[in-house]
Amino acid sequence: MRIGEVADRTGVANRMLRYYEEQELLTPGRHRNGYRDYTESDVRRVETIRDLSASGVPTRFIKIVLDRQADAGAWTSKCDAILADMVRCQIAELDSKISCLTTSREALRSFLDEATLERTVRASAG
Amino acid sequence: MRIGEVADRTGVANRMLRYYEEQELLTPGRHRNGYRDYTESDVRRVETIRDLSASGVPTRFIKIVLDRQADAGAWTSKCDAILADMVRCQIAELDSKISCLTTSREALRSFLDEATLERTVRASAG
DNA sequence: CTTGACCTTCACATCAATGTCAAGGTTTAG
DNA sequence: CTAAACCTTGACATTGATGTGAAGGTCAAG
Repeated sequence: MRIGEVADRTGVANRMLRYYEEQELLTPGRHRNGYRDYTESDVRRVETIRDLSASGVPTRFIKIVLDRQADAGAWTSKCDAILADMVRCQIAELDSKISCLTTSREALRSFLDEATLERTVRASAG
Repeated sequence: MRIGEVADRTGVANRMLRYYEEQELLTPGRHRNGYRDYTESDVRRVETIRDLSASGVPTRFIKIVLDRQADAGAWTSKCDAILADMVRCQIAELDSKISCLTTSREALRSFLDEATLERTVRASAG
């Protein structure tokens, strides 16, 4: 499929799809006329990139993970441990981010609830 | 406490602490000599900012969240509805962010699991 | 054949988050 | 008194992720 449809389906701007390609996170095929040609698998990949990127994971790192995913068999013993540690570290960071966001969310939520209650009370009292 | 200690304790660069202050996310006191003076509560605030920021939450938004947390009682009747909508909107954004992070976490997790399995198999086979 | 909606590349602009450096004040230790 | 290690403000540079626009190719519909 062409770039426009991918952009529509993933919510990732046209421009960014080219950018990700430039960063070698993505390698869509080409039609004879030069248009990029994305597969369903590409779309899934874009969604992953979109999410990781929005989570503050740097594209360099995304690339590494995605590359490893491609040839899951090609771990060279030497780098295995290092990469695994990196991933574990990122997961830990994500965990801490999630809990932080959740806390913030809860704070806003309870704030909103209190405020709504406040207004309700005021409304029924006035 | 002075800025250097805050930087050491939070891992947030000196420069960024000033930046956050400039963006009104933080308002440390001042010593007589002009040095910034941070409280323990400031440190906790910095940690929140650090995590939210690392999660890709823009500082503008962080400011709003933090502000709301601060003056939970200060709703003026006129703005109630508007403010409530804003907060609801922000909660929605946090929600989407959280699910995004969770998805990313799962992706990394399963990647790591597969890789580990792979190595285990290879190890016991070789 | 023309028009409009796509697509291409290339380049420049912007914005937020940072690094870095200069010039100078303060405090503490020797 | 001086040197080292802090701190201050201010300015400028960089980097990554984006927007935007120009100049032009492709294709389908009328």
